[in-house]
Amino acid sequence: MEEDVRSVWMSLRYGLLGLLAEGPASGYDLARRFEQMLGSVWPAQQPKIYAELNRLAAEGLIEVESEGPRRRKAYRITEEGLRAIREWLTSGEVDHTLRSQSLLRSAFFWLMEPQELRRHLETEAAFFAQEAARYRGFAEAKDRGEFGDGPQTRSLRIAAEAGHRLYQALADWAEWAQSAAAQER
Amino acid sequence: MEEDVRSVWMSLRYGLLGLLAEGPASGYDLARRFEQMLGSVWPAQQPKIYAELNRLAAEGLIEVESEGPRRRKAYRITEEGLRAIREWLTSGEVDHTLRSQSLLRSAFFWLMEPQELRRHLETEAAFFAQEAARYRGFAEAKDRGEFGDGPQTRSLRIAAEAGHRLYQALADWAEWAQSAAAQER
DNA sequence: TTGGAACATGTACCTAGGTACATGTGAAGA
DNA sequence: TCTTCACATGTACCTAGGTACATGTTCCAA
Repeated sequence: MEEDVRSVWMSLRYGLLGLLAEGPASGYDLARRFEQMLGSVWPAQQPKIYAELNRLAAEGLIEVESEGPRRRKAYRITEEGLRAIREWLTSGEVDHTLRSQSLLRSAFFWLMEPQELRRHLETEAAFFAQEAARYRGFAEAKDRGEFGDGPQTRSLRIAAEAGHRLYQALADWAEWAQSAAAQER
Repeated sequence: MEEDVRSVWMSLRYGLLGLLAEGPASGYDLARRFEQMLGSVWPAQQPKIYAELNRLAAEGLIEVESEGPRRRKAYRITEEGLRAIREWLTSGEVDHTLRSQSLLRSAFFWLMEPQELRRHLETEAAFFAQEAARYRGFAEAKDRGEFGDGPQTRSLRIAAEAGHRLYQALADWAEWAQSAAAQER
């Protein structure tokens, strides 16, 4: 009975397990849900999702629930799978690694021409504002009761709040940076 | 003269190039500066830094400036290297991919026991607040004039503001999430 | 009836970054 | 003098994720 000592991360794996904890779904479903819900904090490619599902099934953390048209296979999480994600959520160390090329670039703004920088910051501000709006939209829809009131939607509401605040902060920053950079002239 | 069509990203490469644009430095210096300045938005391991420096030198984007004691090699950016990073900064598409395991986890909070969740959010809030303080500290030191007033420090000031706002937003969110989750009872 | 779009699942290969470990050097203090 | 620590540079291997491409299916609308 050797323990599978795969370390801390493996977020794609636990992302899929978490989504499947809500109910059965196919790889295709999961790819879309991942993209919509988690896309901007955790990108996942379709091919990788299918591969991981097969691995999870082989390990008994999920199982095929039904087979539908077009070779569709829906998976269901097993007891063992539920244990695994709960274990990850509670005892797993949080990996705080964050990568933002946007912020990395900001350390090198001094290498850019003023008008290029202005253009860049405008584009960035627009992008961040758009993402912020997307999450705010979800949060408001939830608050209007559009998605019912299960525990899952309440979690999603909390996640959406994070997305909203995060991107709003970045949008505000990009605005602020424009005036900060303008004073350099 | 074949163009090197390496795509958009390669941030480690441009991070190093950007730091070297400020002045000559050794791999060891760069590893520390990377860690201090950019560590939480772009982690970089020492071995990878040395490897990338060798590659950059082979491509003529940087060159050895001096050799010191203990096998120390300091690199200097070349004209071509400067062109390369400016090109990346202005014409390169920004990769907005962001990965936050913290936020990914938040979509699955409903799977956690209330007291576990409370503990988790407290730890998270503390971590985010600490990072926010770190960046705020740098920003304030710069505003007091502790780092002089070159174009580079002004850029760093802007980057620090981003780090501060980002982590402050996350810290506030973690606080907010605690009360949001508490109402579930 | 036919053609396109969305559904659905993969294989194969590539790249970037992460981790473990090895090795040597010079300075400073016990 | 000896040890320890920070300085300094790497090699080798692993893993996770990214990209390109292949393939078959059902439905719907022109």
